[in-house]
Amino acid sequence: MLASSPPRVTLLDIASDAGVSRATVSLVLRNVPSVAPATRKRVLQSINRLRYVYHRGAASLRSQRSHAIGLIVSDITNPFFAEIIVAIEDWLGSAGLVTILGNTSENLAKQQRLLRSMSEYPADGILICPTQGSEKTGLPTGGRLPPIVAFTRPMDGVDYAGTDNVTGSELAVEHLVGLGHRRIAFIGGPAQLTSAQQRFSGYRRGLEKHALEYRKELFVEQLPTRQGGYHALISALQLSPAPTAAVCFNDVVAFGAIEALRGRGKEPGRDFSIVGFNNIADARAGSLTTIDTSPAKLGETAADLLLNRIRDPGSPLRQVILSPRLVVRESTGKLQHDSNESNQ
Amino acid sequence: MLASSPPRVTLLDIASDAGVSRATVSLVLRNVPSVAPATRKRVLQSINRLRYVYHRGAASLRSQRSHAIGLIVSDITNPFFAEIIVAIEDWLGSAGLVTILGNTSENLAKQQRLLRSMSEYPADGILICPTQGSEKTGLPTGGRLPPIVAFTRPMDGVDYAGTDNVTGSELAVEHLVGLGHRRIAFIGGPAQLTSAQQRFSGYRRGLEKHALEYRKELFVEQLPTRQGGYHALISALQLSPAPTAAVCFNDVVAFGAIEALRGRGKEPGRDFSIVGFNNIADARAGSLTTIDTSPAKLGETAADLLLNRIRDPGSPLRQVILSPRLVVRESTGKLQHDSNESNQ
DNA sequence: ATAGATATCTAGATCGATCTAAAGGCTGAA
DNA sequence: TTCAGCCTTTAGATCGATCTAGATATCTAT
Repeated sequence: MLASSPPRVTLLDIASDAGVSRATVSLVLRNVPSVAPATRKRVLQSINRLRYVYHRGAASLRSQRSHAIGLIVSDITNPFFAEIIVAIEDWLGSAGLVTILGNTSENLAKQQRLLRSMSEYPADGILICPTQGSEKTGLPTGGRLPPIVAFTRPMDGVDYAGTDNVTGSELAVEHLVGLGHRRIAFIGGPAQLTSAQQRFSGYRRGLEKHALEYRKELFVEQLPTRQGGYHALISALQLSPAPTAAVCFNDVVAFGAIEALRGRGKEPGRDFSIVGFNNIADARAGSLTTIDTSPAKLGETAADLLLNRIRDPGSPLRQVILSPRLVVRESTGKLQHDSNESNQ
Repeated sequence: MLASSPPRVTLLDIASDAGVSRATVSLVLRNVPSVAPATRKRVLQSINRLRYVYHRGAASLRSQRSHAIGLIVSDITNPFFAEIIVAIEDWLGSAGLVTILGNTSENLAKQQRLLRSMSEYPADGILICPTQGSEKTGLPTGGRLPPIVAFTRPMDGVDYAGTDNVTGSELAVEHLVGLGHRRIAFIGGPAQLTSAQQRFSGYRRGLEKHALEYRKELFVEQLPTRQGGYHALISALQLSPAPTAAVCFNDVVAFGAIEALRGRGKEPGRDFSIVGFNNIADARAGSLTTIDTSPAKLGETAADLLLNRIRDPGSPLRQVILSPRLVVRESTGKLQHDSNESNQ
């Protein structure tokens, strides 16, 4: 048995209460300046008295602007994305836009479903971190889509906000080399991820720059999770000669690696050096040396790109690549005594 | 210069293309069975050919159902909430509902803004984890609100899905006592948070049950973050006699505490026992003994409560309290040698 | 006094779907 | 033949706002 709720208070109710027309009430609601102060006041009083609630849905139907932005990420539980989400939501919120969230769990079918659902909404635009492998296959060919901006991972044919990953891991390698490390591993990060490829190539470039030989066993591929980092470091330690430092695909992987180190009685920074990637909030608390990719800034940049694209759909494609920055904390340190040195 | 986009394909276009009326097309879209198979097929063909995109906004205006649910959390970057969000989003998504996300950062003003914005949308219902202190002051008195369900933290006058926190920390204490611990700290968790109060009272109840004296310095209040856990444990270790184990407000606090332990050369499970709360994904990877509050299940429960409330707004208030479960991993262990024992 | 400019307000169409109530066609029973 | 009953389809009103184009009143300058 559905309890019948009281009928909605509409513009018409306000209008007749305030003795003006619907149109005038609408002008007041939208803060259009052409309304006489006295009228505005009268209308606002009626709005308060009758407890009027604005109906965005009705407004958007007519104005063709929903003031909703779709946000599709591949994994909310990844703190890097969580920080981006917060930043985007704040940024858009202060621009009067609502964020509709979707999580793909790296599932392409789910991504297509979300794109569709948000287009139907219809969202005024969509921010997306494409699932692994959808960078090329990308957009569904179905119906028309609203303006789209990709972040963190590029996508064919749309604007993009990302990080200079190559430079990032190059910085990491240089830092480690400066501390005396020579055998440096690169761990975590599925090879099919563009960002992993870029970070890997920066890692290689860093090695080359210092005439260090790249050895393929030092690249330990794993899931970009805490668990992945854990297992990756354990494999790395079994190599002979073992590496003395590692550049991690991201901070979460780095924490997993630190977990593994400690499980074997090694102290990060002293017995083995670890560099993370992203500089999530926990990185500071965990004293992790890392490459700061300023997730919040990235989110805001992507949001700005989208707002511009919405404003001017015809403008040429844009890419904004943010520069990363090394943040030195306690998980890296001078190479002490390299037990493998004598073996070589 | 706004590039004028091609005009939208509407029901009317499909109707004239397929040689039927708008109403019939609508019936096809909504899978109403009364449409003749041949007609349905013809309409679907037109829909595909013209690349029609359904307009939910228009539909909801008329049907008075937006198929959107507002989800307000206090901190997305907290993995506990992130897991809940994913679960809710999945659950509602499979019921054909879209999730609109909002993050309050424990800010009451922002919570009010979000409640308002979602009411205006209008969302069909709202799931909320109230900010600290809004449990009583709660709902804005402004306009009408859609059905609301609170989770994790109760809120006056609305349905609630939560955890039996008292039993949870009681389980934790019993586990530690069983391992021989006598001086057990309770760390993290702001005292004004209902869940912290409940967990604290379960802690005390656990102590009483085993005739262990409660000493107030063993309750170390801190922010419920990794950093909070870190600092809390350091303070706890400075007590004399120092505790040998700690029940943490949540898993993140526990990780911070472990961080602190290791920074002082102590190994969790061997030199000091730590119990977390919630059993987030990282707890497994980090071998953390914890109280499993099944965040995903909690999210789904809350979502179900909301769906029922929407279906039947007049039904009596409901509360669902899930029972927690102890998960033993490696961060707890038998009390070895208690260096303080002799001092007493 | 009159035309023109300015400020303020409004009627009515409109956005794109759903809903209601009923129409048309067909079947089988009386 | 006629009519009730079923199946399928539809015209037109409707949801609650915005937009357009113009009306009305007030003021200024000549």
